[in-house]
Amino acid sequence: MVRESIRAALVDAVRGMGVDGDMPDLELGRTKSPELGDYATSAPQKLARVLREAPDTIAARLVETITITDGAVTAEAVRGYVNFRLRDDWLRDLVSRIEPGYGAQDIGHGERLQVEFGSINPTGPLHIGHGRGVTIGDSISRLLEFTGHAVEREYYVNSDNTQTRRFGASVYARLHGQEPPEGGYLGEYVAEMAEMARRDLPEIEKEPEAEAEPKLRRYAMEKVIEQIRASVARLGVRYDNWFWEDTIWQSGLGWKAIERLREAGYIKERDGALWFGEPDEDEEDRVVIRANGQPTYFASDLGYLLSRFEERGFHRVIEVWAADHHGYVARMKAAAEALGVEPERLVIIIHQLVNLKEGRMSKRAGRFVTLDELIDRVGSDAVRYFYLLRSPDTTIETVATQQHSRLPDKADVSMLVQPWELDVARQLAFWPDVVEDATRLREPHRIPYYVHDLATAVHRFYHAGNAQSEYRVVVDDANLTRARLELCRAARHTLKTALDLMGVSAPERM
RNA sequence: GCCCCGCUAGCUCAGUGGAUAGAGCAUCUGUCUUCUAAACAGAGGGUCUGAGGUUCGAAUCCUCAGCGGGGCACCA
Repeated sequence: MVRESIRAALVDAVRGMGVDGDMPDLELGRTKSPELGDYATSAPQKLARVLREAPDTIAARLVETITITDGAVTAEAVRGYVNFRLRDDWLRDLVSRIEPGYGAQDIGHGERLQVEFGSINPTGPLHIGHGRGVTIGDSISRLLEFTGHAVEREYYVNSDNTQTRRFGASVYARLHGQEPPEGGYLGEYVAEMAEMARRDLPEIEKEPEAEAEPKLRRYAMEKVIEQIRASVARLGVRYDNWFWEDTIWQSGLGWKAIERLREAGYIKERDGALWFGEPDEDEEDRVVIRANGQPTYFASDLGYLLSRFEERGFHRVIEVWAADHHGYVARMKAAAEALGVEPERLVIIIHQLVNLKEGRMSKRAGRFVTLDELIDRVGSDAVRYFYLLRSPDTTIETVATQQHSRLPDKADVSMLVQPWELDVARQLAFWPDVVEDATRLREPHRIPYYVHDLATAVHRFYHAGNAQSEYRVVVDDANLTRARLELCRAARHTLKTALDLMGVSAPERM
């Protein structure tokens, strides 16, 4: 990758100037504006103190000595910077080398990791806030797969807690035409659940609440999970595994985790309950087993950590949470560490909430816009783009999709000399950088921004023929036409790859 | 009260301590007899919330303040 070879050459050149031990962090980034070239480093300014020389002098010396192995760039000293410009013939060569999947790179070396996202309580349909986490989790998964990781996508089904019990009780109440209990669920879908249960579970109405409620709860949760599975499928999201919370207790992992923590001194008994916390510190303790003997969700999470890091042996687990859970991050990290899992192996990504203008959504109060309604209204591609951009911008989506469908298919040599043609190639050269940065920083929003840049360059190239017909893609000169088609081909592959990573489709025809 | 996240153009948001802070939308001006208008070319629009500090250099790092969102349960 170009950026890497420039960086390596830069480090060599700096070493050659006698800087060895305390080498400052040599920053290598994109230039502010195209006149300055493509990549730039402020290394001369950083080295000024160490070398006791003026930045301009250092820049000039660096340009003298630096050697880029594959000759991709030329170097120039400008006002304390060294600027690198991608050479035109290197860009032309790149265009002919681009194949489907261009930009893939091995960052993960096959690392086995799990991405857990979504994992919404199975007590109602997904709303537009959930869609964001699902989309981000899915796109991060796609990015990680693209960069050499072995990814498993998991949905953790919180099946066994106060919320789901209230949900079950609400369905029971509806079945018998009663008001939902205190803190119960009010949405219309609860009535639909009750109707379906009446049909699918014979005799359920005659059973006493103590027997009927658990059955109804399970039945309703499974129905909800079916709906969730269908909703996320519309966004092109699939899970490899749906992990039910209650299996943690059936398999004994929950108690195994608690036992291990008890031996290490992290479990204390107080007020009839079991608490987790630092051995000699009571302040931050959290309940694991309630005084009534029921485990909390936190206890399940302890067993869930063992399930993933030990039983299933994931090297790393990435979880995507909405901001309203961020207070739980520290506790989960502490729990992982206490169980003997290095905290770095548990990566938690927090995304901000999606709020309605009318105020916060509430599943319990039935005040929300469902994800399905949103998809119905604008379509899956726009929804995904919307989330990944963090702002609605359907025009860009339309631009990207449509442009791709229009690009021709044939390919051949290179006679690409116009600046707008080389600018397309230039954007293509940056693509591997974007993939790397998005992966390492876990910032999928970099992909749609890149798509926009590439689409803009392609548009400019495509529309150059608007003003002067000799700049059209298809011209009398067959060789030139083929060269321009080659550029289209490279752009199409790259655009397709980028859109795939976002989970946005790029139809061959509009 | 304590803790997290944010505050950048009218709006929604990009912006790994480096050069003149960017994009989309909105506004305004041009461009459809052509493989090309769901588009392109261009214009206007900024006290990067405020005040200090660190630095050769700060939208970016530190401190304080303000505003907004979220969190501090034997809820998840």
